[in-house]
Formats: sequence, structure tokens, C-alpha cells
Amino acid sequence: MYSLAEENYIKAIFHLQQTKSGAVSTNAIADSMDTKASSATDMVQKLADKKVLSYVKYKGAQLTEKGKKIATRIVRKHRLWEVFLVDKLGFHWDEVHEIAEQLEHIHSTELIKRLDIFLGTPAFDPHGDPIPDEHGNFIKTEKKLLSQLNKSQFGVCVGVKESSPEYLQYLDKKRISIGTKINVLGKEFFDGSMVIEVGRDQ
Amino acid sequence: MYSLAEENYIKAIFHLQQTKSGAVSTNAIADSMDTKASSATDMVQKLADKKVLSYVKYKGAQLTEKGKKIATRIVRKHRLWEVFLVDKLGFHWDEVHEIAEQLEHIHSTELIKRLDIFLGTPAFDPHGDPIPDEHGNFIKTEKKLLSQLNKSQFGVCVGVKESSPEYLQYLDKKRISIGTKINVLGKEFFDGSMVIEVGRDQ
DNA sequence: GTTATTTTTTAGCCTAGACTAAAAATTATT
DNA sequence: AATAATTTTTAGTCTAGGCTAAAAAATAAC
Repeated sequence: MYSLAEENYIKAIFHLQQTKSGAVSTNAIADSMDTKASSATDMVQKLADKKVLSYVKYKGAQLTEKGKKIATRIVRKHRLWEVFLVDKLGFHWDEVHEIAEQLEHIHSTELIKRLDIFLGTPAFDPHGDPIPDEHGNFIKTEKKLLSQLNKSQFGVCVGVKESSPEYLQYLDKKRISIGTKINVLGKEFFDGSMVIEVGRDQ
Repeated sequence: MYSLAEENYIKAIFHLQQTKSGAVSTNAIADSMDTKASSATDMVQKLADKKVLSYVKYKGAQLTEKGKKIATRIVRKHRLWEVFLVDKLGFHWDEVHEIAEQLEHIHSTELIKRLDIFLGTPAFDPHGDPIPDEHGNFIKTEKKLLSQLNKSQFGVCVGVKESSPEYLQYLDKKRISIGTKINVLGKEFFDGSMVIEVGRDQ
């Protein structure tokens, strides 16, 4: 069993690994955990002892298979709980992160198994992020930024890069949510600004 | 905001106060928390500083109104989550305590408000214990032990004194659960042993 | 009403996880 | 390549919550 602090570090390192390849630097970990580099070093050394990650002094950390399994289990829990909060309790998608951040640390495999079934084994969370299955496998969604599309192309919104309440509320006003189809009607070469059509059929 | 340890002490003292009147002794707290008396003393002193309880050296502790409010909020959360686990996820009533023990520490008043509505604002948990409302008020159920009933009297099971999995499974086999009507058909004066009829209409 | 026993508190120590400040290693600059 | 700047690690502190052992108070026994 891992402590709350350990689980949070493992999760943070997992997410950092998703974006950049190679070892994750101490500073990057400290930044994302909102602590100091020295604290991150301590924890990384402890997790290396526990074989959760490999660590080379001054070179950074990388999760082992064991570590990745722990991380995906936490991510799975986090995202399942988010679905619960939105689908069952009627929360808005911009309100659930903080609560899920707590719920993801509840220990009980049986609970998650049952919650998953109760929710209808969803494949995506309310932000469009894929939910890992029991074995830690999950669909790597090929996400493109809207800004990367060209005129006459279209896409379906599967998530957002930024998740500040302000931004999510702005999207809401524009009637854009997960699953919304967006057509690029025009694109300005000068600054990349676009005219888009927001699909009504969501 | 109170730490996990603080919340657990507050809850333990609350439950101890329910059974015995007057101040709760350090040893009683330590026993129910499965720690040593010295640890209990430390925590009780800290909670007294925070005005959660009143404490007189060598005399024991008593929750203040503030402390009781904190305690009932935790109890409310615990019991609501138990209802969720049994009613929605299909857990058996003898499996939910440990998980609810974790869930009761999730901080979010909005979550509990919504969970309560989702569950249909239940008045009792799966063990027959009353669920405090938002303001901390709850029905004091007049509970009698089955052994206190006499011949020709009857009662409705609202809970159990002991909650070991073994005992709960035994009750299950005998088809006794919350809401089950029990008729005392006969009672032996010698040792108090009974012949009872277990109501089918539950 | 002393003495013995039990209960409670204090004092001092331990671990997890944070911190600061200084040292060491790495990377960047000229 | 030598120095400057940055990153990372180490060393030493701090707090929360535990612990043990000893002291102090309360209770029980004679």
C-alpha cells in the first residue's frame, strides 16, 4: 500500500512522462507537485527503493512497469469518479476535478470494479480523457488542437487543454462540450484566427 | 479543515459519548483508536486548543457544540456512503464499513448534498443506524435488544449490536436483515433462550 | 489514612514529508 | 577550455502523530 504522498508523486510522474519522453527531471516533478526540488529528490529516492521507478542521480526518474501499473490504477479511479460525479450526481464538468483528486485515493479494488459496472464501463471521462481498463490499458486518443485544423476540416471535441473554470464556462456559453462537432469554415492565414461552426447535434 | 487523524479522534469520542454520559476517558479513547494513552492525551490537548472539545486534566474530554457538529457531519457522510455502496453498487451490508471509513473523509459539502439527493435522502443506513441531516439532527431510535423482549411481543430489526462479518452472515442465513419483523413466540425463563418467528414480509 | 494500584500525563525519541541553505554536478556561455 | 549559471543533491530543521518509559495524579485496598 502506498501513502497519499507517494500516490500523488507516482501520478504526477506518470503524467509528466506522457507529455515528454525520457526521464522526468526533479524540478519538473517538484513544480507539478508544488513542492521544492529537495522534497522531490527525497521522494524519488524512496520510490526508487520500492522499485516503483528507476532513478539515476542528476538524470531524473522513470516509472517502472510496476510504477506505471500503480499510476494507471489511480488515473482509472480518478476518471471513473469524475464520470460518477457528472453522470450520476449532476455536477458540472468544471467542478469535479478537486473532488476526484480525493476520491482517487480510496483503496478498494472491489469498489472500483462495481463502480465501473454501475457507470456502464465508460471509455472516456467528462473531459474526454480515456479511462484505463482493469489492466491499465487505455486508448491513446489522437488529439489535435483545433488550431491545427485547416479550412473545411472538422473535428469532434474530446477534451480541453486548459481546464480553468473560466475557460470551461466560456466553452459552455459557446455550446461546446465533449462530443461537439466543430467545422472549420474559414481560417485567416495572418494570425490563424478561425470562423467555426459549432454542431448542434450533440 | 481537520486532518484525517483529528477527524477520526473526533468521531471516536462522539461515539463514546453516545454510550456513556459524562467525560470520555483517555484510555477509552486510546482503546477505540487502537493507540496508546499518551497519543490520545496529545491529540485531546490539541483538539482542546481548537475548541473542538473541553478537556480537564485527568478528568477526560467532552465534545463542544463545535465538535459535535464536526462529528455528526462525518457520521452523516459515513452512513450516506454506506447506503450508496449497498443500494447502488450492490455491496453486501457486511462489506461496506471499511470503505465508508475512507469515504467519510472526502471534503465537499456540495458532494454530500448531491449524494443525499441521489440516494433519496435516506433516514437510515444499511445497519439501521439513523443518518444525521444537514444540520446534524438525527432520530434517536429507541433500540431494544431482542433479548429484552418477552413472549408475544414483537419488534422490527433496525440494526445489530455486533457487526463482525461472521455474525452478519449468520443473520443473513436466518433471513434477518434491517426491517425484518421478529415475533417472540416463546421465552425460556431459565436461560432467556427464545423461539422466534422471522417475518417473511420484508 | 496510608499504601498499593491503576490511570493519565510528561518527557524524550522516531518516521514521513515538508523546508532552507549549502555543496556538488551539469549545462551554458564566452 | 574555463568560467558562469542552472539544476540537483545533501545536510540539517521542522511539524504531525505515533511510540516507550518514567513521573504524577486519582482511585482502591487495607
